[in-house]
Amino acid sequence: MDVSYIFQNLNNAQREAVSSESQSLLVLAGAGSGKTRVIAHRVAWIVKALNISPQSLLTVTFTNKAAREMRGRIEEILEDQLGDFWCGTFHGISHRILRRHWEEAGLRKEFAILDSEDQLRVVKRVCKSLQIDDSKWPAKQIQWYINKEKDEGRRPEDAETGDYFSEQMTNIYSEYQALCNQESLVDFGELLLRTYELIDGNEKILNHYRARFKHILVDEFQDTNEVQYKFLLLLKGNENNISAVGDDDQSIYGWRGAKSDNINRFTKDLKNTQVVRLEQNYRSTQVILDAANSVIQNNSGRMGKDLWTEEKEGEKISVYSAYNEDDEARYVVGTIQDWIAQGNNLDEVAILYRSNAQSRALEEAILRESLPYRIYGGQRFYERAEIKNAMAYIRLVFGKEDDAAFERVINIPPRGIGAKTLDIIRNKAKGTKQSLWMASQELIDLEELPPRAMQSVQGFISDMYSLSLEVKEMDLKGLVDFIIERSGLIDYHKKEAGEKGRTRVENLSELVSAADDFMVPAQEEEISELKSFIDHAALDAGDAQAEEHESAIQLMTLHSAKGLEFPLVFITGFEEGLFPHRLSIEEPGQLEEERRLCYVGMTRAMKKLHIVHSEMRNLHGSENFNSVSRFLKEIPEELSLEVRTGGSIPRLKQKERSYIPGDVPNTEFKIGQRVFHDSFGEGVILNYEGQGPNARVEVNFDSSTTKWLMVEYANLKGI
DNA sequence: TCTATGGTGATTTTT
DNA sequence: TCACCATAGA
Repeated sequence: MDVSYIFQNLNNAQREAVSSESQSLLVLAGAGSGKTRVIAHRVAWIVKALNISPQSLLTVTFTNKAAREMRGRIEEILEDQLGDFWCGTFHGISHRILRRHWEEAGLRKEFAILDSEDQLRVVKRVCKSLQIDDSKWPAKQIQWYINKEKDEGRRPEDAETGDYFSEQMTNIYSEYQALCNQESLVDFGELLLRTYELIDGNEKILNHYRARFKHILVDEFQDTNEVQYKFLLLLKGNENNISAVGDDDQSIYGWRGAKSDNINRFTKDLKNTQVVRLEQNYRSTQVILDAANSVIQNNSGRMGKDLWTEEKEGEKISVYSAYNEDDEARYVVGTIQDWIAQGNNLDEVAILYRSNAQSRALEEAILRESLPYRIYGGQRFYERAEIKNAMAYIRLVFGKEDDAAFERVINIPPRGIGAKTLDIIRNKAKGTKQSLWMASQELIDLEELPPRAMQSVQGFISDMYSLSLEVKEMDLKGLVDFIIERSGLIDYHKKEAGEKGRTRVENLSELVSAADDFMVPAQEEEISELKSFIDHAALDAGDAQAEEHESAIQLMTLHSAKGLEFPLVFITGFEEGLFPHRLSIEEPGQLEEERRLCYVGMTRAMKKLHIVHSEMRNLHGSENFNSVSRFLKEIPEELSLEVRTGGSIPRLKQKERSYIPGDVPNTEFKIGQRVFHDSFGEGVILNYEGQGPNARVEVNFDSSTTKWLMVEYANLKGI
């Protein structure tokens, strides 16, 4: 069969990777080197050239979105539907396996998935029952600890103990797990760990999947954690094939348990691994690549890669030193306006920042100019409170034993069932080892509640009961529609004041459309449509924002920019303490991760990159004077231009700067004058640019720091 | 049980 | 600064 069309438009390295017959393949794919393309084409090649059914392939991606896109791309190449082809996240795949083998995995058939908010609630519940002081032991921290242990593959009995802290943490972890087991609740980490333990401890199941998945392909391999790595190698065994694609330089999720060292480990564990490097970049100009390369070179222990391009040099990187965050935002917006004036589009522009708090000043400046924009991040669809409430009602209809759902909605909308009553129900449930639902019924039957609570709980129980009956014959859409109405959620939010209530009602009706559009994945026929929908909501929280059709500027954190590309990119807040973040400066490992984040950010830019930092920044209400980020010093000076309000000049080393004495036009200052600044103290004006209120002066303070300050803001006093 | 007020503390995010 | 939580009064 002629498979040459699969190789069309691939370069040599890509071709080598796509058609490798090595049992283990490692593709080190630099930013913009066509990584996803290689995986998609490799799947096509395996199917067509090796004549292997898509059924025998397992493709793992990092996000659900990536999985959907991957599937689409492969189908495009093959010009055919893939049918029974497993392509998903580690969590999605683990979930599918657990649903099939729930019994062997020690779960109930209807086990529920906890998302992180649900998990936090369970942790809080456990802490309460253990009477743990939550000011000393914050639930968030405990949750973080538990997840970290699970990511590492450790059960409570494997956890390190010795000091009081880990002793206590392990104790809570152990209680938490007992509760989850009892109620058959599975958190995200548990999905992975339990699946690994399942195939590790059950030869029959392991052999089944080994026999099925002849080829395993993994994207974003640098983001795998311990359990995921062990899962992959176990599933591969000695016979099967594995292709891992990743970039150690783009590992930015170490803080979440990802081990980029898995890349190194892979070549050691699988001795005959073929390594292919993709270094030709199809995205950025040479200037941008050179700058990014020279920044990342400061990291140690890299696998080593140098990006290059056939594209032209390109424009130099612009560096702007703003006076404060408003000036920073103004520069960004002004530059964007110039950009569109030249006939470019707004959706070609991304503004990146290290932390979400920085988006505000930028947002305000954009709003002032009434430009359309979109902020990535924030709450996603299935994470919104009203949606989670509706889902909890739906879960209760599916199974009355779902305590998490029960607790969530028993008093939403308010039914007069507060903490006291709930405590009674909880104690009853604990004492008799049954669900909150059963316990409530028993309390009513035995009349063990105060009269008023009695009535409220009875009302809730019978409402839910009749709701379940009425809904029996309905399809998914009808059911969701009926439940959001009958639960009282719609009325409850309608009564809420202002915009807030209205969007909540809108979101609820959006949920009805989501249910209408929902299609049960082909491989999950054995599960009911309703259960499948519930799981989908937990495993894929949906997009952060509804798709906007208007062309808009994109604002996002450096983390969420990974995998994307834009002709014009701004990296803002390029300051010590912010980027690298102050909490990451001390530890070398963390600092290197910040540097990789910088590398990721820079390599998003296709044509033009602007780096912006600010002399002064309002953070948490107080003024901060940050020096410029160390990463800027790692960019060769000849690759960048220092932008001033009047134009651009080459970035100069401090000592090369000179000044000509004279007045700063239309201000009270002149060069050489001594001035006083509230924060920096006394200094001498060395240089200026612009005039009048927009003038900026360079002041050499006696503390030996030199700053560019805007006359309008700096409140300098002549002395 | 519901609502107002004050203390606290504050990266990055997907599943 | 601001958002979130916990606790105190209505």
